[in-house]
Amino acid sequence: MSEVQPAFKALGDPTRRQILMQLSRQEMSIGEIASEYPMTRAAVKKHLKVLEEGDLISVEVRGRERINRLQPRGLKVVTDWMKYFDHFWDNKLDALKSIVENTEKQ
Amino acid sequence: MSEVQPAFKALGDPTRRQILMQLSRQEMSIGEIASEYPMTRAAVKKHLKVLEEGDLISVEVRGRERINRLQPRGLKVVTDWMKYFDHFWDNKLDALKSIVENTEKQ
DNA sequence: TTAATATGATACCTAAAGGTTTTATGTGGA
DNA sequence: TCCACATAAAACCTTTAGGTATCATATTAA
Repeated sequence: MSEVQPAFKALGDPTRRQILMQLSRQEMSIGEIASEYPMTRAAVKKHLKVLEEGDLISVEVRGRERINRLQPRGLKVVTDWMKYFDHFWDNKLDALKSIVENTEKQ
Repeated sequence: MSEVQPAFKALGDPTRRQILMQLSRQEMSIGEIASEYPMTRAAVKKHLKVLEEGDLISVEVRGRERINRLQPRGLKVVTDWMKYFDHFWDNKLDALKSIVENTEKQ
């Protein structure tokens, strides 16, 4: 079982999810990202570190810049975990399950 | 846009994800759930509250018991959000994207 | 009716999360 | 070379998270 916790933890913060959306459109340096948030570069960098630990982004040091880009691996880990619950979304199955359970208990 | 934050927040904790797995197999009272964790009922109840706020479980008060069951709604909100990134997982597309980007920059 | 059961509610504790500020360092361009 | 730029790193602060302990309340079974 691959480690899902770091990825789920990273996705738990709205700022980090928003950063992911941005990086899905284009790779960006820390400064570029930070310029779009009402917080310091240092704060944004901490968020990027958490995203990197969750394998949601990868980083390439280019000269004095640090280029961040989307890393699908962590996203895949999360969706794979979610897939387990897929069959609970089907309304027909839910209805059937409900009927069976109620019948069992009466 | 439906509110994804409460669901993502709820999924960020390993104990809560484990509780979800249990509830996917059978509905359970707080006491039943708590008996399987090295923490107090009060702590488990707090986790259940967070799960409920994320629409990941629903609760039915039955006599003096409180029955918790999986609620697919919150899970759906999360997978819907994740779906946006689906097209980044295809290795062929990634490879192509990489080639295009590198070509542009040389 | 009464005791045991199942939970609710509140106060409290500690560590982690999310920020800021300050100081240091490596790189690129004039 | 030398300065401006982009980031690194560390100390610090405040709020939130996750947990415990304690006491109150509603049900159920005897």
